[in-house]
Amino acid sequence: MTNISKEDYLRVIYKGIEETGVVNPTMVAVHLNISNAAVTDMIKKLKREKYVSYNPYKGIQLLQKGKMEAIRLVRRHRIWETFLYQIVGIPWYEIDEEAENLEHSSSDNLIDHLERILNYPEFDPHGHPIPKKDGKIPRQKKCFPLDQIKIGNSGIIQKVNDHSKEFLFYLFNSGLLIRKKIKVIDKRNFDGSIIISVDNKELVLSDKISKNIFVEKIK
Amino acid sequence: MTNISKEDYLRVIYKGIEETGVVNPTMVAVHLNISNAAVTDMIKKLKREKYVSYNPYKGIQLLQKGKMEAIRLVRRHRIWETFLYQIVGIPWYEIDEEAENLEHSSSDNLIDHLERILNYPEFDPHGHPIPKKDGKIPRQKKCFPLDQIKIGNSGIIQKVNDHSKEFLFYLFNSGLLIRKKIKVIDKRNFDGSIIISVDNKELVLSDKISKNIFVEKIK
DNA sequence: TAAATAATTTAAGTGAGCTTAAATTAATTA
DNA sequence: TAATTAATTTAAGCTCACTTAAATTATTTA
Ligand SMILES: [Mn+2]
Ligand SMILES: [Mn+2]
Ligand SMILES: [Mn+2]
Ligand SMILES: [Mn+2]
Repeated sequence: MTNISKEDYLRVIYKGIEETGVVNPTMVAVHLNISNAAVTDMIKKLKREKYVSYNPYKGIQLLQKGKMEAIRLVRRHRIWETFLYQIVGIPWYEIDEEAENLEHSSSDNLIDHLERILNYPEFDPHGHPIPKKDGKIPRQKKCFPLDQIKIGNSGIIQKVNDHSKEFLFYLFNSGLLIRKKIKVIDKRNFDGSIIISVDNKELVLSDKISKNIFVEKIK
Repeated sequence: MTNISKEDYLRVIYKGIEETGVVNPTMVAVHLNISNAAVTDMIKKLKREKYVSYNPYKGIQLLQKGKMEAIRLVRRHRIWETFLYQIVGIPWYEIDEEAENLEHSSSDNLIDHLERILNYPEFDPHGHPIPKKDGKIPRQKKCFPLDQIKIGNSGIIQKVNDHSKEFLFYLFNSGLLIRKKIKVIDKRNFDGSIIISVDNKELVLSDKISKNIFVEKIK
């Protein structure tokens, strides 16, 4: 088991739990774009080495050891994203891709340096919390996927849960950035799409999009 | 052939040629800390794919394609070193280790950004030239290994040719840094050691050390 | 120039991380 | 609850980058 591949599995499991509460082998396979058989194999090893617990059809859990490793990796990932965005000047929709590689190639010491330069940020440019060196996770504002906001209500975008370049590029060009205020104008029940206003412009968003934008409710 | 391992081979070959003029499989094996048999295998592949030419006992040469790749990697390595040193604040004797990993994990685009932030430096903190985006190598001052400088003569340290932490840490603590002026006070023929002065202090350096310090002669 | 030495290659084998195809098992639905 | 569907595992096999041990070949030295 190489470190890189172990770390990738743990990151996917961690983020899966963070986002949907449960993770099964199929989800891991989809995220890593490999076969289910490969995942079965690796889960066995991760289980044998006490990174995870696993019962078929019951989902994968992170054990203490696995959670620590995952959080360390997520910390590296999110600090890199923040650094690339704030200091290096890489666009919002490209930082994830770049951080995906750098996260496996930097010492904890380097990450601590970057964190200091950034003045100990609590959230990355996608609105996700950056674990502290001791593993603590900054408290997040309570927020909801945009598709659950009622017509007429407003909110502030606090987080996006999809890091794909295309998705973020679309948001970027539509002005749907973190901290932006939006209002739900209307909803179409037949296809789940939603009409919102942002910057005095109206936008139609598919449910695929609105499910991945998380807003804090405001009155 | 994975990218990382191919790149490591090409870097070692490139630096070997840069430093000693010729490279044979044994040297590559020593630098990468692997067996000769593994090198034989990989050289075959690199040859088949036109990265290098090779004749047993005659040394390995870089072909156009291999040289380009190697220069691209060396560029990434040296820009990272410079960035880690100047912007991040990692000590001189630790940057090589860190850059060794980062060099394989960053896009050309990211490297270009770092280069811009650094204001297009020509040399890295060890005094080595940083290849430009187009592959051009900045011209270096003519310099000589310290052990070849005659008694009574002075020079300015322009380059070090060993990146090991222990070596650089020793130089660092002795004040033997790039741009420092030194003077050769005496030489001991029986063991090749050399006595120099730097910052009004006298130091005894073994030939192992002085061979790896390159100075520009001054009168 | 023959013997010694050093460099290189060949041979056989390992472990990691994958693959596809087939078999099994659990969950869901009619 | 039986049948269908979906999730998971097993089996067999591949490639890559290594290893060690033995064999070969070139270079150096006596
Ligand atoms: Mn990300
Ligand atoms: Mn992020
Ligand atoms: Mn270096
Ligand atoms: Mn350097």
